[in-house]
Amino acid sequence: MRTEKKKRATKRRSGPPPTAKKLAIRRENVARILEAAEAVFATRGFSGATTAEIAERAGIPKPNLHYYFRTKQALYRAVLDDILTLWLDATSSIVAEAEPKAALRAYIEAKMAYSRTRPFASKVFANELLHGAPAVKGFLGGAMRRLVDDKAKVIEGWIAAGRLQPIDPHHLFFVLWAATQTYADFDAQITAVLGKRSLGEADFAQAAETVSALVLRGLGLKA
Amino acid sequence: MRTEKKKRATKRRSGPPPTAKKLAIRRENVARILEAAEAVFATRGFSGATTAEIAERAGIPKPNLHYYFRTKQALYRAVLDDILTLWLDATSSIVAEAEPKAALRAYIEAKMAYSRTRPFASKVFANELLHGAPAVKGFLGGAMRRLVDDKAKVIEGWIAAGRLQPIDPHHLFFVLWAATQTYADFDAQITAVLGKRSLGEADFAQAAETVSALVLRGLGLKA
DNA sequence: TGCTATCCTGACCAAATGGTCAAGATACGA
DNA sequence: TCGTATCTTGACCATTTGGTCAGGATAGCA
Repeated sequence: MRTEKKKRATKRRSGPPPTAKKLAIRRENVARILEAAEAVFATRGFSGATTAEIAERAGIPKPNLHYYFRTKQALYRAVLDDILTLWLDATSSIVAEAEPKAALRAYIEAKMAYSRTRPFASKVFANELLHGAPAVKGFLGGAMRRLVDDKAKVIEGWIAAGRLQPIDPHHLFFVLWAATQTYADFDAQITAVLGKRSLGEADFAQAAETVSALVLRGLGLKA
Repeated sequence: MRTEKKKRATKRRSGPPPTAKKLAIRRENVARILEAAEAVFATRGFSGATTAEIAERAGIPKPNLHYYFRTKQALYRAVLDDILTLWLDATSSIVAEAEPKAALRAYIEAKMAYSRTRPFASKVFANELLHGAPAVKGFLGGAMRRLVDDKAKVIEGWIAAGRLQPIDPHHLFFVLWAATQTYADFDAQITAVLGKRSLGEADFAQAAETVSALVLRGLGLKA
């Protein structure tokens, strides 16, 4: 997955380097397509998404989309690629030197903000997991697993130092992911149950507050 | 959604009542189809699922499937119908007379058991929510919303009586749903991160323990 | 002003898939 | 045994859709 970040376009380049304007066109079009694809994959799923709809949303004819991304699969992979990067970056606050309470609160808030600002990304990822993660299994068992093991060690260190109630760090992460991403992935359920049309800033603030309170007190980090 | 539970079959009956054996055949076939459909919808999503695959999994020819369920949509609705019933039943432990700690622990354990024993059901529901809940919006905003409002009142009662730390009861439910269902919906991620092939009883026990500990202590229900 | 590489697009195609149909097979009451 | 309602199924069809192609437009360089 994490390979070949730069050559997600179609044709293998061989001749002279492309000129500035051409590069700009390419970048612009690729960006539009990726954005449209993320939205369509999020709302329709991989199978439900059509390249025609993605192209229309991107404002280009379908064959032009296929010029930049040979297959729907390749486009999907590219969308996932961007999302995985986001995913890895979110854990940055969890480091041994940090103060546990502040670090965990920051993590919860970062994940919640991600649910608010990038709901499509979260949904595409959720959909991928839901269907067995065929395209990201390697990533999950590789880079991601290593990262989580790493962060789990940090948590264990805090516990050993008596700064945190004992808990299984991996399952702690699973709960945190679930509790924060649910506001993006299952917003349809949450809005319906709350009787709202959509979730606003206040709702996300309330959500972050509830999760933080529950988790922090649950870990013995609050009176 | 919740209407017409009995006539999910195709032809509108008009003549004499069907005989015992016919009824048995029908029940048997409908059950097989529903079971196969739940599995296929869970792993492929609505769009990705094909009636051919469902029929094959049910061990019948495709036209026979269409004899019992006219359209893929109708079959999907029937599958969801069963799942929604399950969903509503799970909250039974949350009643005003109950002891908060035991009631919440029972709820968490019930939801976790549901994730373990009916992962396909959970996934179908998750997939439906993920894509905007087109088929269950009515249910969510109706029966389910009323139920949750009801249970939220119970929680608020406990809080008012000083038996629980103050918390937004709706968001508490969102966290509980997310934390328990994640083990069914996103098992691909959890197994990959844990480096296991699949989740066993011990994993679910550990998960339930972690969630319980976190939530109960988070609500001030544990030393 | 040519020449080349990149970009754009209308028209098209093959495969997949939801659903139909008509001709049986089966159960069972009369 | 006969008649009817239900059930079964091979063959078939219309539509959708991922992907192709050939020809044209555009940018940039010599």
